Amino acid sequence: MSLSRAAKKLNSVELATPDTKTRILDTAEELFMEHGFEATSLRLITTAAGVNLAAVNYHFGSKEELFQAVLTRRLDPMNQERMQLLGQFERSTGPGSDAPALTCEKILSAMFIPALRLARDHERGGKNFLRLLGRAYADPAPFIRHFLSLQYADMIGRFRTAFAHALPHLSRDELSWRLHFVMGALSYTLAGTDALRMIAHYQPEDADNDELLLSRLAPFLAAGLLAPVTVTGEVHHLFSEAG
Amino acid sequence: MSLSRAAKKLNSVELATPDTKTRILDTAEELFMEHGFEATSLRLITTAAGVNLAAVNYHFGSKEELFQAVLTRRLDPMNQERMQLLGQFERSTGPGSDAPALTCEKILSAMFIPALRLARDHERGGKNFLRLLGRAYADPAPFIRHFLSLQYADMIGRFRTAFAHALPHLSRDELSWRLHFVMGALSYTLAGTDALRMIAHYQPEDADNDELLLSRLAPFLAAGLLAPVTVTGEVHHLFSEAG
DNA sequence: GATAGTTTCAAACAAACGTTTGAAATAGCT
DNA sequence: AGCTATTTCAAACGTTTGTTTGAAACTATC
Repeated sequence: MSLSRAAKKLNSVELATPDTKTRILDTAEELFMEHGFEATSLRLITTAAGVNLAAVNYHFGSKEELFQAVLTRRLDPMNQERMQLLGQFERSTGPGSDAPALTCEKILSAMFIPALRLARDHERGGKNFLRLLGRAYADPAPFIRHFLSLQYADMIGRFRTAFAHALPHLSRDELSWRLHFVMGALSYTLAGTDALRMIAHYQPEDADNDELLLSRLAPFLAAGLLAPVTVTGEVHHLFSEAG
Repeated sequence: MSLSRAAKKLNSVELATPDTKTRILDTAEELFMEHGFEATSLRLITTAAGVNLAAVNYHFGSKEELFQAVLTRRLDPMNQERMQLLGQFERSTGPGSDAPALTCEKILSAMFIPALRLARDHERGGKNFLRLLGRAYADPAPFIRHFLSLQYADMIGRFRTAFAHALPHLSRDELSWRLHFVMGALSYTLAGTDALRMIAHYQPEDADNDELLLSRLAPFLAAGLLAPVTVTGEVHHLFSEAG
């Protein structure tokens, strides 16, 4: 990108049609969220964005690279903000202590608050993106799984050790499982499929309030993380009772 | 289907090539699980099943109807077993009492045990199907969402009232949310994407043991359901603290 | 063994897909 | 203005998609 081009971009902060590249990103974000990756064609995206079909391959290379660009644009800053916030919390508790001993709720909120900020910021995509992200977690496409595991590796690693300090009574395996459940409930909630709305009978007007959502999710997950460890094989008696 | 055809079906219980229809169902179940609905072509299914391409449209009508048939075959009996088991638990606690007062763990196990039985029964599809089910929950396709909400309406309704009795301190809305989180963690865990395996670093050999999985999930979710209700707006101080 | 009903098969259908092409248009710089 | 690089565009590329077709093969009943 040349110098004068960047200058023009600075001038068009208001009421100007965005860049072709960002117009594609915005439209793709919305349509991928609505129909998923496979079911969203490039023709649908480019038509809705008002750009030429070939523009996607020119600016991004391929459909898969476009999808990754859509994710990276929001995910990268959000995960960085998560790690920064976690470090800030750790520093504020004990300046010189070895074990900062953050509470579970505090660590969870370090994960949630950046997601909340993103959901509130309608200029930066809003909650559409969080839904897209929840969908991406469950997508079987290998390139998506590979991309996500790379994007999340650092962040999850940082939070793993934080949770390990906060939950010393949990074994390594037990903690892995519970983190798995946490990520599951979180991404599933963020995805917010219509099917579940009907199943749980929950009100759509509540779903718009993402802060309310996470304020209900955080204590639920914290209680689960703090639950006493169950001895393996404890379900057997339930089986025999059931016949 | 004629009479002698049913007789032949009875004779071929062992070491005989299954019906064309069931061969399609088995292969489709496996491939839909692996690649998702959109990314799995009918040619891939029919080639792997060793049947003609047109057989799908002949026996099922369309690709969508095939997908619904794959789901119904396992889902219908499983949900029926769930409701039956819940009724059995309710009857065994208090014969004449108005409020049976089942524990959360007991109600949750009424949901999990039929799923566990299905996962163990390798002849009836095994855990491949549970993964497919977890995927279907997150699929954006309208016909899938509509189908699932219809399939689950009765079962969820029954369990809603059971949980409402077990958790009288929760408001209607609060219970809706927590059930939403429960379904999220459950389906997400069952889906078992590779991305999450890398994120949580959890061992694949554990994932094969579905009983172990659900024995860890049940106390986690029960603790979350029993968690005290948080006052709305409690996250605000976290926000201000974060800057 | 002929007849009627069911199932299989190879072939083709129209439509939609992601991607490529080469020329036309625009923008940046001397 | 003139030259160069970047971006846009309509058109076509070759595949692949789900579905349909009509004849062939098979099965059951008379």
